[in-house]
Amino acid sequence: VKRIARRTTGAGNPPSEGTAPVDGRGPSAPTVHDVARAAGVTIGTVSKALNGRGGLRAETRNSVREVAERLGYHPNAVARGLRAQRTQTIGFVDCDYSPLDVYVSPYSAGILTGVTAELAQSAYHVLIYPLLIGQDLSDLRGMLRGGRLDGVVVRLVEDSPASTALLEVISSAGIPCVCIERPAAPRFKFGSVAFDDAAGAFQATRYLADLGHRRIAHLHGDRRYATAQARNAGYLRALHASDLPADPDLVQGRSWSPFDVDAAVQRLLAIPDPPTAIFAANDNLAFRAIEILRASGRGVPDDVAVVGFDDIPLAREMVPPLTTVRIPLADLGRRAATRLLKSIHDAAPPTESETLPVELIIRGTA
Amino acid sequence: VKRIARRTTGAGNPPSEGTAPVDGRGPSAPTVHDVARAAGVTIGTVSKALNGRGGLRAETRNSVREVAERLGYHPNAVARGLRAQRTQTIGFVDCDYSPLDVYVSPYSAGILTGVTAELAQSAYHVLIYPLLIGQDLSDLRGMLRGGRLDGVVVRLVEDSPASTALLEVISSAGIPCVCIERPAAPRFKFGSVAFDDAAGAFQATRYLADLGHRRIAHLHGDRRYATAQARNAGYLRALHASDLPADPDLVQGRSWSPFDVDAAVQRLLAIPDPPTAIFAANDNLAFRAIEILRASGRGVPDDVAVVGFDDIPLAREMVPPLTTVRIPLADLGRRAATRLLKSIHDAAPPTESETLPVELIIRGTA
DNA sequence: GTGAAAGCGCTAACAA
DNA sequence: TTGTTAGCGCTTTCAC
Repeated sequence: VKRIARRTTGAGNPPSEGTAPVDGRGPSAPTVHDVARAAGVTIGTVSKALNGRGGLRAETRNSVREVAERLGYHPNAVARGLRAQRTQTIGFVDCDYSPLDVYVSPYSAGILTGVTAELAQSAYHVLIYPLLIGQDLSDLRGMLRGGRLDGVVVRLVEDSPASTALLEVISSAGIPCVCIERPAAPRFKFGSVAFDDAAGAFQATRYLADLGHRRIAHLHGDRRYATAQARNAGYLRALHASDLPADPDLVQGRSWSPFDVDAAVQRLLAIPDPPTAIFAANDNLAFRAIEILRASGRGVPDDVAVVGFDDIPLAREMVPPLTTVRIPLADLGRRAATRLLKSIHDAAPPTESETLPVELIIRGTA
Repeated sequence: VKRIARRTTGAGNPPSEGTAPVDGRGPSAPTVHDVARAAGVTIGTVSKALNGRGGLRAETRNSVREVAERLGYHPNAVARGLRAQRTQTIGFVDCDYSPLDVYVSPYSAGILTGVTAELAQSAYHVLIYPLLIGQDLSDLRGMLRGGRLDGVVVRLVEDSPASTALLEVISSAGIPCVCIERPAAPRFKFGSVAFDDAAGAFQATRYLADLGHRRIAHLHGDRRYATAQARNAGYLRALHASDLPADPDLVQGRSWSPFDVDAAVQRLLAIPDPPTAIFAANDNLAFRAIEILRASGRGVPDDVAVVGFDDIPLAREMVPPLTTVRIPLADLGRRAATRLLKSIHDAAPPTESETLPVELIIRGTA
């Protein structure tokens, strides 16, 4: 016994509905049923015609397509997502200490640029999920388990229990993931794309040493950040490679706040044998150092050479332009996206890790 | 005649499946059916228990919840979205001339911070859609018609046919929309949240005039941008209000590129009666102007006073810190989100427009 | 080559 | 109070 046709009530629009939006929402969008009815075929045929699966008479296919076009039909992505168990959406989980860091930082911006650029080519979309370090993860867990995301790119700034907990949540949701900046422990089977902080710091410091500087200071960034630690390590390694002693007095600063630079630079200047060069852990720190140096009557690079890290847009706009280390941020984003897409497509975890090289950009401050 | 129970094949996991992810995806997530089976009730009951709709024995409800918890059940957002015709997702369409502007600009960052902060409170998520001016809109149309978004926040930088075309696409998709920066024509029934460029420029210029400056220059931004035009208009209005003549030679520049500032400032300095103050259309332009001024041996603010616009983070980090006009970017984002949420909730178009005040922040350069 | 029907996971209307 | 069922819009077997 067969029940009456399923669609008697019609998902439906009275055949011709006009286009006037009545309330905020307008008439409900045409569905496969509407197209099928108008084309005189069944919904299965509509689907085949529109998705180009074989086995349809060209005539039928064209007529269906024409009708769909005329009706302004667009497939419902949610229904398609439910059916396919794939949503064409990836999440960008951006994890940092303050809400400001999350977006205002050049990292997120650059990475996001790359991610979206790459994804746009594959008709994938990006859902952003800013996450404060220490924030409760249960909302995120719900989101990840909710089937809304095909994969996730996560930007981590430190290796810590909090980071691990986050990765654990992603992992337990069984979603492919690519990490940016910090790699995940191998057991997670997450891919990663990082850049070589230590090598960049090494290059910068080495360059300063090769210029003849014997007293090279380092403006240290926030010690909670892995990048800050790695940049310091690279600096130390370069000192050693250049047969320069590592003087603890030459390492100052412990935050990303430019305002802490003032005291740091004062301390540096107060050393009996003060530095003739400063390698700052990032560009903002470098800018501030230059201002302080100038205010104290010292010229850059003549009295003190300064090198930054990041190469934010402003670096080349300064006078003189800042010598700094360029991070290929957009590339990071692009590669992460590529990797993730491949993983989703192959239904295999991303796994591989890669570290992109950074580049010392020599400009006017050293 | 009733067919056999629908779910014989089981959406199903063999009852106890362990947690080992086999391929990339792990075991499929538990569904209402799994919970129902484990709790010895039917799916309808599970739904009621979990969504707190009335009419269930407390005992049943608790037991279901407990089972759901134990199984690690999380409702599938896609299925829920299909059913409810609501996805708890809004789109952020960010429209600008270059991919860099879209993310790296302080506007997007600040606005996005506000939008996400507000939305997080309502368990809404943000899908970002960067759009280049002039880019083909058919992908966007498909996205908007795809039922994936409950609403959209769009950031426009100019009033142009391209902007109108974009709004038309959104409108025809019948999605509630709130515009940021530029309002939409009333016929769209879109709300808007803008900030008062002209008033900010007026304040800045007026402040300079009140300081006693008679020759006040304006560094004009990219003329395609509505903000650049409005800031110029405010500048002109303030000149008039202060009984100062509007000398065309005092208005220089036509792009946001700091490098164009060099020539602009040179021209300004070459005027027989050169300016003693400069109102720059944004902070980056102001920074560059200050550098050029310094390089030419002129002190800021002693020889030439400078005022910027935007109040980007770096403004207060400079030495001396930049006097500028603060835009409440995060507020813009927050209000837009609030407005949109209300519109979605009430099923009524947002309509109202509001213009947020900006604030002159007096620091060290003027 | 086309139609019929099942079902993705969920909620809500209705029946019991 | 709980169970049953329809159906959101789509794709995909499987018959014919």
